[in-house]
Amino acid sequence: MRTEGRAKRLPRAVRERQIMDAAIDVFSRLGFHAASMDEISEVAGISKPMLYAYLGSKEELFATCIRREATRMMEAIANAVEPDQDPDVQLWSGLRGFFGFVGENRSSWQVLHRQASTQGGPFAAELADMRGRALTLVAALLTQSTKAPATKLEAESLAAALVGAGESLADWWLDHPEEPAGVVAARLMNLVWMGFSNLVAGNVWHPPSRR
Amino acid sequence: MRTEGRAKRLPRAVRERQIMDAAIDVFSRLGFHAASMDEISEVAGISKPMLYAYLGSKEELFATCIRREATRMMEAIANAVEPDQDPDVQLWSGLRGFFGFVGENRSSWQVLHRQASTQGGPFAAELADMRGRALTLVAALLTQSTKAPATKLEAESLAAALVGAGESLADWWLDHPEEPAGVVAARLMNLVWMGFSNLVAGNVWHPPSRR
DNA sequence: CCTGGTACCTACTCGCCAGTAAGACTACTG
DNA sequence: CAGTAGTCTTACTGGCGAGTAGGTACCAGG
Repeated sequence: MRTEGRAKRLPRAVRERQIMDAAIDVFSRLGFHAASMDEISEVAGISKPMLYAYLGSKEELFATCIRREATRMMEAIANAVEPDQDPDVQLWSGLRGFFGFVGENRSSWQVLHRQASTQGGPFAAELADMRGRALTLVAALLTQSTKAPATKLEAESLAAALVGAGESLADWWLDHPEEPAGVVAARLMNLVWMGFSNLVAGNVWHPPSRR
Repeated sequence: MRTEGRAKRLPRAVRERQIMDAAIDVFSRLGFHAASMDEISEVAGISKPMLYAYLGSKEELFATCIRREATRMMEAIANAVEPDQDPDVQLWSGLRGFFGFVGENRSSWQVLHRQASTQGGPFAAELADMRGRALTLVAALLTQSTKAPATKLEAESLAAALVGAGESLADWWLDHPEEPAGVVAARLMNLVWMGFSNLVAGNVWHPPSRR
């Protein structure tokens, strides 16, 4: 909380990282609008003009944070997933990667999920794009694993449901950190994959005949 | 958008409704912080002091909106659900009620889902509480339909996943309004219920043995 | 026609916050 | 040690937006 005067001289790259870490912390706690550049600079242990000198405007800073964290997360997932495997295995490894990342980067997840999607800036586009890629990927996995290809809309919507379930489960997990990542991931995998394969097999649930 | 001077005299109750409709519209588009009382009053077709005279501060106004819409939504679901039926039928009717409401109240859904959860005010509590009730309800349905009661945590997390899937699917639906509510609801029902009952039956998915 | 009450307004204050001007300190380089 | 490039600061401006002071039109009932 820097009460004393001048900060130690550090090379630009290091400062930039510190600033972005601080920014993600503050953004995740307060959201974009409520977060002030003053507070970010304070948490970063630096004065405001440095912020502007290095990272540009508030919007630019936010966008940069989003981009960095989104990239990190996508990489984490991409590293975890095992291509050239059966769809279910791919999905499973992807889920593990996702929950692993979230578990170790709570703040990042907060910013990515709650804050970014809310704002109408250029970041929203960026973020929606990433989520879109995840969606199409999952949708592809789904269609890939069914011979009778249901409509594109159907696959898309199921993918949306799955991704949403993952997000929500991640949020829930934030409040129950005692559960290990693997267990949570397995739970979702079971719920959704069993349901899906069952669906593909033609076992449709239907409401009991109206009385 | 009211360019002329004075608005027609109307009884307080009517004005209050107009104001809240306007507020929900603006909040849903911009979010709590970015929305200004000036804009809300403009959309409502009255001047700012009326706002304060009738609905109090910005936070109070927001909380009131949240409460009203949350109540409407819970009622819509409660009316739709058929108690004293099998768990699956209950879930199904609940889903129909939910998607029906969202389909006819896009803005309300936006505010409830995206905006309210983000802010740290007293409304967040209110909202989280409502979501919590939905969660426990679903969790109860789930445990109710299984003989071998898995851990409480397991039911909770599955409920979280289900609710999240519903929310996300609702968002997806906003972009694909051509699909009828019933179809979307059925899709989710299938995905999640089949998966769940399968899970209960002991059919667990497990990763293929490590090579 | 006055008297009050209720709807409604214009025109402010005041604080917070994004963004900047102008310069001070440090360190390397010749 | 002088020059210059990069780090870092204090101390401002300017605008936006929440909330208010102090009215004006309008409609009762007496």
